Amino acid sequence: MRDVADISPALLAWYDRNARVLPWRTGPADHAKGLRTAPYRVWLSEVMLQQTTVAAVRDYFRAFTTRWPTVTDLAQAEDGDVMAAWAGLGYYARARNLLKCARVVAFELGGEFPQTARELQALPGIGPYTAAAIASIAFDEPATVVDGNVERVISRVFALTDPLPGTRPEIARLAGLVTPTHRAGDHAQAMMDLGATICTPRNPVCALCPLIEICEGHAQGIAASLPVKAPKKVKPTRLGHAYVLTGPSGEVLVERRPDRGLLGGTLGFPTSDWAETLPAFAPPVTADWTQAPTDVRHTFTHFHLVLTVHRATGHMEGMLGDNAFSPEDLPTLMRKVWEAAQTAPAK
DNA sequence: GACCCGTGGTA
DNA sequence: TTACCAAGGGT
Repeated sequence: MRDVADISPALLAWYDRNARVLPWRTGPADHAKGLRTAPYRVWLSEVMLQQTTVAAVRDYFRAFTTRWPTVTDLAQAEDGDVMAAWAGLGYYARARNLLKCARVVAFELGGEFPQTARELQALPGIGPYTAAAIASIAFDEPATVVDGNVERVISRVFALTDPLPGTRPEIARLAGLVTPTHRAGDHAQAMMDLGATICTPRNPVCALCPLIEICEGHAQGIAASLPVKAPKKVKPTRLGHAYVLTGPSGEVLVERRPDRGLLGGTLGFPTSDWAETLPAFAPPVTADWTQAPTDVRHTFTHFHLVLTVHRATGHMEGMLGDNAFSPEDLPTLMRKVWEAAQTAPAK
């Protein structure tokens, strides 16, 4: 390690030439005119990007900002419309907290986001990372962001060989040392761009790295093996039945799941419990049920799921008319169930 | 601190 | 096919 003070200047110089062009980012021309990204757009993009790739977020960000251009517009939206717009992006607690946060900002804070990381973190769905990201990018506060990219870059630059998550406090301390007083927002985005394009988890492209002369991990030849992570648990497999009931004029039986827990607040088809052994076949109504030839397989954060899909035509109270139902509004698991149901034989 | 919470791309 | 991984937050 030469000098910690050399890191940010080298990084910012690289960023000025290599920053990715992203829908939620303003470019150098805008900055020259004194324009910054609206806090609403920074907030929305950062929440969408939590544990989610840029490629997955792009279209959702455009759809949200087109439909709800301001935080007040979003605050006035129907819960179901926001959940439907979020469908497929995953981690649905984010969508519920997004709406909660929008309503606090719009109705209790006069439509303006707080400008400090400390105040931002008090809002729903905004934790330490997102608070620092908004404060630095939108408001130029010299806050330090620590995300997966920063953990990786810092681990490598300082050659930290102790495993995560134990080294988090040390990583945060070093990331803070590296954060500049000026351009903290650009520094944060530069760290993330470096982590996403050069200092990647596998096969980092050290030859193109602006920090190659500074990086202790590279000097020791161990950069690619960092950060060291604690071993993960194996995922169990759960089994269940799913029931797709359609009416004679295209109406569909769907239910909204409770706001807490897995897929909370999303729309879906009735299912059995999901258990280690397949529960009994117990459809919501008696009908001529047929079984799809192929089970639906889906993996969540902490378990695998195999659903046997059944289809029938019939009627039940509360079915959604086909004008009010779109598979696009369903989380991915339920889209898969819908697709599988189309392959079940008619009776 | 441990556990819960989605999804799609990649090797 | 399986396992890993990604701009984390809530409880």
